Amino acid sequence: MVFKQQTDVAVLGALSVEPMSGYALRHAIRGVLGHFWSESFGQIYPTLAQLRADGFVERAREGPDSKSKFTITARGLVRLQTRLSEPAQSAQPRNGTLLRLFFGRRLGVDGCRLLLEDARSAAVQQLHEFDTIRREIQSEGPSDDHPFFLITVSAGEHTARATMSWVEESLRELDRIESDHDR
Amino acid sequence: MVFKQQTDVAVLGALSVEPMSGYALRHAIRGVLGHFWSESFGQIYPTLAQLRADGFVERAREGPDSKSKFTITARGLVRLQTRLSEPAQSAQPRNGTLLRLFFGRRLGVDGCRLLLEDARSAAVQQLHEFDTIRREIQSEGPSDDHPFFLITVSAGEHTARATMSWVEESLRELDRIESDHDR
DNA sequence: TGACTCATGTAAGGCGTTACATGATTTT
DNA sequence: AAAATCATGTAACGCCTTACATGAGTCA
Repeated sequence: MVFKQQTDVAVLGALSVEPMSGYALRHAIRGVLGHFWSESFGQIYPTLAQLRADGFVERAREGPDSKSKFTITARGLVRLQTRLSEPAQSAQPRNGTLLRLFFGRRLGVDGCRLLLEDARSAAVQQLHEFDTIRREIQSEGPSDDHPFFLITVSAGEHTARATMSWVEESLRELDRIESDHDR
Repeated sequence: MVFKQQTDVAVLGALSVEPMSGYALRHAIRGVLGHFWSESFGQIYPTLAQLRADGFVERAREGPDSKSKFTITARGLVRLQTRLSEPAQSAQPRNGTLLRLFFGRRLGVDGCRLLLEDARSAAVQQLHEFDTIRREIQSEGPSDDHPFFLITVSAGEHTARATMSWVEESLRELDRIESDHDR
């Protein structure tokens, strides 16, 4: 069995930007990485424990706001760089919308229209979220991390806009299918 | 625990287009649905057994080329329509490339360039595959299923082209990051 | 005080892949 | 006859989410 897990990359990466608690880690991942990555508590806490045992992460103590934060160690930074350099793994695709449209003849044209309209709403919603994230990033002071964050936001925006134009094109195609059927 | 599995939809759907063996089922899913769906033998065979027990599928016997094919039953077609009408579920996103670019500051600009160039190659490769699939679909006779197949192919094409323009934009952005760093 | 958020974990179990075993059929 | 492909299945195991348990701090 090949070791594919990449939760450690997400965790080490987030902690390389800023020390935080496991709870905040999940919040951060849901928020900014949410459109291309996901983690749950059931993954985060065991991973943090392992990273701590390996000396890649430690609990912060000092300072006035020393309430339970995890900090990446020097060895952790090296480890992160190593892991980032390994080939990228992506999840097997599983797009329920396209699966349904593929068998659209059985679902029916009206059902397909609903699916497409939902996809359009989701894309519009996403574009708003990207706009918010962009603002948040730019409202923080300048940082060497920000240009890279923005590259991933831009990826989301390109994809969302592609979805929107595909939806319009496909809705027109559905009209054509329906009128062909009437003839 | 919510029942999320959708392998049955893919299997029933494929069999609604044409009866085939479990082996051919996997080949078909890998080929045409490959860019948005995936199934392995370990999923397909138990699902076929279950669908057969439920009377949604049966083994074909008659005919000269009656070599082990599964056929969808009338009840199976009803079941398929029901399942297609349920809300679409998609996998949690897990894009290893974007994860790495997000932490690009730690990976380094050159590593990011490699990732982007890989993404571009993959997109070009995909566009070729979509072209092949399109031809295959159109070379078969006319069918009520084909317009829906082509809608999903078009989705892949839009996404791939979006990826390509995002890559170009981001490579330019990396140049900018590097020259900022030099100053 | 009661509700809400923050915080850390664990247990159960579904989902899905990989690897293996087995044999028939087809091709070279 | 050997090699490749077609075909069906199972076992083991990793990954990941959901749900639960527990408690501290904050705020109305």
